[in-house]
Amino acid sequence: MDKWMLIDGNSIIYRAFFAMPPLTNSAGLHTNAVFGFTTMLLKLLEEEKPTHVLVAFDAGKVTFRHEGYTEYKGGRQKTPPELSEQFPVLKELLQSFSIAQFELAGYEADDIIGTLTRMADEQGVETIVVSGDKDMLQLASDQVTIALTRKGVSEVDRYNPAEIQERYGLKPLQIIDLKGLMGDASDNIPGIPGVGEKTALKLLHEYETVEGVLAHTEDLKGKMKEKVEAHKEDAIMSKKLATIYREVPLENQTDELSYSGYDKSSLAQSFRKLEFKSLIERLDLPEAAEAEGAAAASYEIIMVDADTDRSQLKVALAQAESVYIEAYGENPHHSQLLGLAVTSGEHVYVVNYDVLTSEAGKPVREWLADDKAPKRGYDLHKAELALSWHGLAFCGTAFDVLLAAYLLDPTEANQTLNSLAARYGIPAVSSDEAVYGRGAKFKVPDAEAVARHLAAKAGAVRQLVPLQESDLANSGMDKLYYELEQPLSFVLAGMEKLGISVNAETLEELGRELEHKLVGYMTDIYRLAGMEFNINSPKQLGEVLFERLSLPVIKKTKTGYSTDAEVLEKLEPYHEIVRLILHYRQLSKLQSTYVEGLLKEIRRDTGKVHTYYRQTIAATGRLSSQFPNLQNIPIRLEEGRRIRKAFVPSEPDWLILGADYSQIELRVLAHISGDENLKEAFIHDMDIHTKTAMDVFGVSADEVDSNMRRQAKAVNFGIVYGISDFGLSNNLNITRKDASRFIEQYFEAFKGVRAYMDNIVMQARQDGYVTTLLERRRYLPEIKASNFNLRSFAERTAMNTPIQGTAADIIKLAMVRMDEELRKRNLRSRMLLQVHDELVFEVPPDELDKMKTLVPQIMEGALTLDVPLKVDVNYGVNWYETK
DNA sequence: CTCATCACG
DNA sequence: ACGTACGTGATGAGC
Repeated sequence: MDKWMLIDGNSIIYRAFFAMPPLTNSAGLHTNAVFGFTTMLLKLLEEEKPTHVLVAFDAGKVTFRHEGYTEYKGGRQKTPPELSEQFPVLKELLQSFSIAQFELAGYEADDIIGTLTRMADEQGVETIVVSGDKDMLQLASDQVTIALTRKGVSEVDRYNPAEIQERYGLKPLQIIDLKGLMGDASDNIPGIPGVGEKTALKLLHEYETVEGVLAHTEDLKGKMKEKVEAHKEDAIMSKKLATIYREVPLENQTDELSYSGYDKSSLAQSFRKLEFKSLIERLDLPEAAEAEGAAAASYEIIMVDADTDRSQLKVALAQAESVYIEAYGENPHHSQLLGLAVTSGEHVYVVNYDVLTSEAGKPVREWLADDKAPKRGYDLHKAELALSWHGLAFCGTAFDVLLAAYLLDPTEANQTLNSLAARYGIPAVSSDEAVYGRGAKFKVPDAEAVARHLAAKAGAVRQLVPLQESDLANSGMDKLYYELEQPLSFVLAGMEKLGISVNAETLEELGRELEHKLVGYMTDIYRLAGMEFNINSPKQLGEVLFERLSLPVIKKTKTGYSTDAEVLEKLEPYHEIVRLILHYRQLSKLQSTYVEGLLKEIRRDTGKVHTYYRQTIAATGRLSSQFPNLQNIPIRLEEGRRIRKAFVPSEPDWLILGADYSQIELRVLAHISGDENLKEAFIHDMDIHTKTAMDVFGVSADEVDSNMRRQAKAVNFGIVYGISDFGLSNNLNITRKDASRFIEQYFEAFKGVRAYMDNIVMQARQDGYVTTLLERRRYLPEIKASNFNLRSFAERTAMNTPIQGTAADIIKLAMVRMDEELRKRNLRSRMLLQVHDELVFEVPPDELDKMKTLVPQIMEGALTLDVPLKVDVNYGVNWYETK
């Protein structure tokens, strides 16, 4: 037996929107109406078990009802944008449900539904109509039940003719007459003024129809008679407007409604995108491992071993579409190579590590090393490093889906292949956590499970590549990808594998000195506190300072007293212990993070440390550095700066050469804002902070004292970060009013910068993203948030990201060029480190002169701006000396 | 595992 | 009026 379910899409999504509290996913997309709709839908599908389902939508603004009555639905509130944006989302979701949707130009959803219920009546098909609109009751019949949403949206009241009779004392068709008399404010249907539901029902019980009432006006009395007679026309027109049209041309389309249930995994993809976590659970999905097993059936896994036909394997590799190389563990310098999977036509070849390194793996090794053999994979940078530590060469990256995903959305934190595939609607990749476990349970499962997992990943990569290629092209980032990021990843892997020599004795010596001083501070602190406690514990320290010694509380954290350096500096005058704690903190940081931490990272055999640059983390396009982080080695304070003495060349007599961009971010700002004053300053290579001080304080160069320059420097930082008076006042310890004045003065002097700041925020609002000079993108959904905090943050980000990001683009370009030049010129000098605006090299003495010219030449010429780029070069026997 | 703190650009 | 400066990673404490 067939059963139809016909849903009034517009009506339900409206109800859901107003019934549900606001809800957004992490991308800032509003989802509350879709969520409400979905809960209702899941419930009704469960309860009704329909064989045919349709969601009907209104199409366009003008329907046949507007002919003759242009005010129809006039005066309606404009659909809020938070709701409008959910229509396409709902429509896409319905596709995942495999539920049909109709909309027809010139007709409303209720006309489509009305027509289908007529057909249902004719064919005797049991039908349920779902809507929030009482008008629908006119469609009720023996076959057709009307489900109207109650209060919320997931509960419905079902009406058949008997229940309508009971509730209103009317037959279904009389609902039209009811509306004709009482009108409908929400659709701007007038009816007869002064006639509400009560009066209308009374009249209809007596005269049955609008026509009946109008034919008997002489029976009415007083005011009522006057009103009815005066609004005869309105009543007739209102009835007409309320009448659902049941002759929409829909012949032979009922087959399209047939519904045989939804595909759980494709629905889960959609729910994941929308972040409907509770609904995913409700779906009761099969375990990911089962899904992976099921997908494995669509291609044949071939385990490569000694028996594998070698020539066949070579042919397959030559035609490989994608590869997944599993480097197990976070740090690719210490990872375990589990093996790899290669897709080729109908097959996935899985090669485990033992086979890869055996005679049978030779064709695979040759393929990996062949730069003419294109590899499309996931995180090939990591793979390349891991392979190289196992003595295996890797060349020929053609596409990396991780790197592409990063460019397409650099703010997405979860870039695992599992979630990446899910975002593109590619199911059946288990999460690494599900396969390998996490934390204490982290371990490699049996070979078969690994093979299945690697095969699934290689399969997902194959599917992702063409989708991302077109996404990159569509967003204008293909050049950035192919000409910058992808070549850079190869350069980075080279630098990482090379590493930098760190002299352990230097660090150990420094460590002994620190230890001695720390013990001294510790005894003094205990004495002044009158007790022993753990100075490293903010909790214990807070108790000592604010309870035992009763110092004033400056700031609180979520969990208690704040004891950070900013607070301690304010407390210094109150008690001599504070100064000691500040020193203790400073030295203890050096000891634990930089002496002990770095010592642990030195490879005993080579005396080198190997950082891991991550190219897909920072939202602005910068690199980040891990295991150890070599981008935050101390420099600002002399005690810490001494750590740099331990960073030395790896060959006797060689030198460390450092080259850093001078004021790259402000130069970038001068270029992209086009501000004439700022450009002039850089064209004449002025001291930018002094110049800013001159303009902000209205003085001449020789009147700028060190304090004015310091404040101007803070203003310049503020400008780059997306200025606010609060931030600046906080940084300079001045009043907000004074900070405001500085900012105003700055913008008066640099009008182009103000215009840039205003424009970039507007542009972000319009496009939803900002870009760097090389078209790197960052989406800022929160730029439209009504929450002041979120919105302000997005606005500052809109100002900062093009600046910081373009600076990142420039140094990345320089790195790729530099790598090329070193090769081309057969130089032995090596690029070792990047620290955002600085490159560090090790240089043989006979190349020093060449490099002193070449490095700044390449870096300054990386990109031509309206202002010159300037690079300072320094060298010495260690990193400390490059100042 | 999260928080507070602090190192860098 | 709203309450923050932008971007990272490592460490030790304490739940």
